[in-house]
Amino acid sequence: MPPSRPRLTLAACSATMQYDHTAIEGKWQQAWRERNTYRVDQDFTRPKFYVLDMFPYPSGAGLHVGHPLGYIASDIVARYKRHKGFHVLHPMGYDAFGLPAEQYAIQTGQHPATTTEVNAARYREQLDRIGFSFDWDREVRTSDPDYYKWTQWIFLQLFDSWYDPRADQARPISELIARFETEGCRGQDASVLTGDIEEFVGEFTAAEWKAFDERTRQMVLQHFRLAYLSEAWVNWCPALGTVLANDEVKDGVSERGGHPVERKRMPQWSLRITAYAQRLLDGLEGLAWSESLKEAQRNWIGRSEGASVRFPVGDDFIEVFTTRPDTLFGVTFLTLAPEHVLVGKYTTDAQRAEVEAYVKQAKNRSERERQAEVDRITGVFTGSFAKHPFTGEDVPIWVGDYVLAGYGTGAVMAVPGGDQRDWRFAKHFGLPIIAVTDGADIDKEADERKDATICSEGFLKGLKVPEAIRRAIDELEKLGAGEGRVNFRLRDAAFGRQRYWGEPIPIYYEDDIPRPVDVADLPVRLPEIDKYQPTETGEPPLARAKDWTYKGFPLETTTMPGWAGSSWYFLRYMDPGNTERFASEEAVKYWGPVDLYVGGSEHATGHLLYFRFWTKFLYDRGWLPFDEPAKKLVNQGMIQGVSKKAYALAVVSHSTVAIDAESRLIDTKQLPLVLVPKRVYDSWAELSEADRDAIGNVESMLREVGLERCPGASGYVTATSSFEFHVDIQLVDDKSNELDIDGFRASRPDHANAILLEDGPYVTVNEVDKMSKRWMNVVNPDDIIARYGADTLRLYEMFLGPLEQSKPWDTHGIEGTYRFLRKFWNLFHTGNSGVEPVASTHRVDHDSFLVTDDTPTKAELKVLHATLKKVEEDIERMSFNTSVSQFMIATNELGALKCTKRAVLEPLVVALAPFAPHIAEELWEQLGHAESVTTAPWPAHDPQYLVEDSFSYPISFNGKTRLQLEFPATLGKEEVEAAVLADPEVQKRLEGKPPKKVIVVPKRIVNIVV
RNA sequence: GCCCGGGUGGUGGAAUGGUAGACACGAGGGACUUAAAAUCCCUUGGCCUUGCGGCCGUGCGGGUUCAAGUCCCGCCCCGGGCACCA
Repeated sequence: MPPSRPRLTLAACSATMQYDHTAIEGKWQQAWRERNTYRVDQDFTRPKFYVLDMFPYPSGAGLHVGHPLGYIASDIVARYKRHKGFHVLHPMGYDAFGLPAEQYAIQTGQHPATTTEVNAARYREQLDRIGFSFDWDREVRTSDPDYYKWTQWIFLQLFDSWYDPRADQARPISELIARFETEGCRGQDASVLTGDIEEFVGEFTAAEWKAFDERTRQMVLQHFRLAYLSEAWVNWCPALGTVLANDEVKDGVSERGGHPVERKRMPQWSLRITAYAQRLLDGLEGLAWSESLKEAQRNWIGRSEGASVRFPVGDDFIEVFTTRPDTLFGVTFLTLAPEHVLVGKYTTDAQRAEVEAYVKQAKNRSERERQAEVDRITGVFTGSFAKHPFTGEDVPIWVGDYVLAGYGTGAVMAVPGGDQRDWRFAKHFGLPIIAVTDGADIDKEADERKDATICSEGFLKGLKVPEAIRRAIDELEKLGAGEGRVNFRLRDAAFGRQRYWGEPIPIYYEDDIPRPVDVADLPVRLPEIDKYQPTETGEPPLARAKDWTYKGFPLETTTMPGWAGSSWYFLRYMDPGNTERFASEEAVKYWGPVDLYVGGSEHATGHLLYFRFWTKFLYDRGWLPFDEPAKKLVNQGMIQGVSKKAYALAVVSHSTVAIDAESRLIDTKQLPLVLVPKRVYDSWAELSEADRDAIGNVESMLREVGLERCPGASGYVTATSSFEFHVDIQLVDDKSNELDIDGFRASRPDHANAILLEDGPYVTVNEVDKMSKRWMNVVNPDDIIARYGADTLRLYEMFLGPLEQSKPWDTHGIEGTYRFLRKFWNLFHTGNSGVEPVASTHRVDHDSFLVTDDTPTKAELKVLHATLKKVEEDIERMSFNTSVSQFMIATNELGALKCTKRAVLEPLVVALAPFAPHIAEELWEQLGHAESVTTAPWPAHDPQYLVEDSFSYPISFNGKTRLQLEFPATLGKEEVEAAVLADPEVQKRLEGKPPKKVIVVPKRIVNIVV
């Protein structure tokens, strides 16, 4: 069967036809490129399957073996689905905006786009070498203006939308304006989510709305827009002129440079994700995502039911949220967050100095610190009192930093008898504590039980908690002092960054009123600037741009956060070249939503929440026909690194006397590093005499070394303890763990004089850590591929264990999968199989290639079909490690059967193709096919070949297996029982006594109870 | 503290309530070879036994069942997420 197109040749193929991964993989990667094997067309008629990977940020470090794990799994599914006849979309791109490129730009002046380009090219090279079936024509990069044009467009859609509580969906802002013009703003509409705190906009009539000036109208609308500008609390660092993220602040100073940081309220762009809280929660129900991930999102959204209660203060009131309105009669004080807007208003003159001082210091503690230091109870009395809505009694108003400004209303009604935090605050400041529940021991702690009976005086006394909650809410509503309410922990997302390397926000300011850039003028391109740092006046880098204006008005200078572009990229892959729309209606309708999404669990509450939020929003506004982006999601586990640890003496030097020079301390850094065995490190407290002597010897030797370096000083050197440290895995022999001492000395200047406590090889100790540069345990896939090939790498990553589980990378084990591929190859070749060509052989052009058209035996067909069945089932449940095992079993068994038959081997090539595409293509071609193996239909297993004639029953006594008896598979329960009991060996074990009971599970087991 | 995962040989791991340890690594022994590489074969959970065989064994303690790694109850340990959330 001659191929229909010229065949590429395998230059490195020798006559004996050994498995040569380098030649095969090079040949096929080139062929795939040239033949566009993985191009996905716009045929919208076939059944589709969309397999998506979380795209990477192209960092300068390149890929390590942990990165491609998920990509390999998804690639197997993509290829498998293609064999199954699906039209498969399996794209890849880059999350190209990000901090590292910007930091690098600040240091070197190199444009982040250049760095990104270089890094992406390196990623591409590495990815290509692994043999993925990505359609690179569909690559997206978030930093590409043709891409971020649509990110900006979506932002403008958000800006142009509000969340209509009546329709429970996002609507155009024009509809809100129309409503204001006819109905004004009243009741529920007037109380809207502004993200941080429930805020009352204020009611107005239609006539009043019409009388508002433009500025006022726009201010009002800001309270409703889904992308809005508002005052928000930020970590402001005046010295750096920038806002810092929570993790960039430590102990009130910036992590970089140690400059003071203060909490400051600044205008910030935010997205009103809180409007979607309930739908984001409800939508989780139908998703095939892992339970732990869904749980993480539920926790993050943090829905709680309760009531809002208003405590009158003079002619105003303080509103609190509580989940326990049943404890209202136990309220003994109110606590406001230090940031609460009413703190100033309710502070009496007598208390003002104290309160202001407290607020100032509390505000400047970062949120993280405030949350970490639970034991530090601080607060101050404002001097004012509120009225209890039920009893009318005075309730003192305190300020305490245990109350968070960003949750609920930023104020709590304190019930020390029922809430432990309130209890501790009350104890600390000597405030009264009222028992609210029967059986509470309020001298010891608050009683937070939710199944108790209320005992505090009032109309709730004697009621069970759930009933008391309902009753309390009824009363509050009757009095107009509050109502039932649902509260969420989720906060609106800050959307502005004081950075250069991100999407410009397409907003300009006309007399300080934010206005959207016309859609026709998108994208707003990132300007060229001279330096990538904030300006001298503390403005973001974009303020450096010349003429950063639109229609003569200043443009917004902050840029979007990293997650903007990744919130919708899955849509762009569907139609990446579209200039009219983010993706065509047909493409979106056909390809969406994603059928399988694979990525790391670290994105559980960041990316994956925004990703769902944007999808729901675009759905609301009619741009998408679905409102969840990914039906199924799988988190791949982390591949950990095995690091090598060494141990050394911690050496201290002292100088005592100086004869003819000034007294000098020998710098311990100048002393050689003394490597000691782990034994010494472990048993430092009780060292053996031999070890102590050895250390003593080294000390005296060190003393001389030290003194040589400090002429005139006489001192002594002592080893006070030992410490552990990581050494580069490159310097350690994989098998023996012996350290390459010379290499170690050459690796760093301060290791140059390293010496050993004991003669002989130095043996390091394994430890499993995260794979990272820091632990010097990074394994590069390029090295693995050079040695074993991409197919081996792919198989091994899958073979390592269940996809979702974290597991350490151990290069040793790879030999097994490499051996498997060679054995598989040898099934098709005479090279090393020991099978000599015979006369009937149908030979295909390579010398050693030997596959016959003989009729396979029953045993051979059984191996084949058992494998096809197992592999298909395993791919469907993403259990790739077990499918690799099955291939190994099949290969071992067919090898033992000396099977060289096409009818058996050919289907196996197709089944293996998703896992090891290069070797499969090569064998497929050698089998005489002109078309790529990727076009072959999936070989279905035929159950008839798996039917067993007989079954070997394990015979157990009281559940313990004692012997095996083989019976025809057709035998029924009773027949098996009879046959078993007739067996002499069984009789012998029964010792003539009749069995109590005999359980026969056909084709499984026989259990005899005696 | 709360919420999710997970604990099985020297190692990675396998096992619809039905023969625990598949497959692979490592280790030991052997064949082929002048040798090496490659390949192939055997052994490999622990203890007892010359052998046949026996006893124990899936973190710990109970329970359900003819039968439990698997189901239920109570603990311990490890990993991850959340956390003054009112």
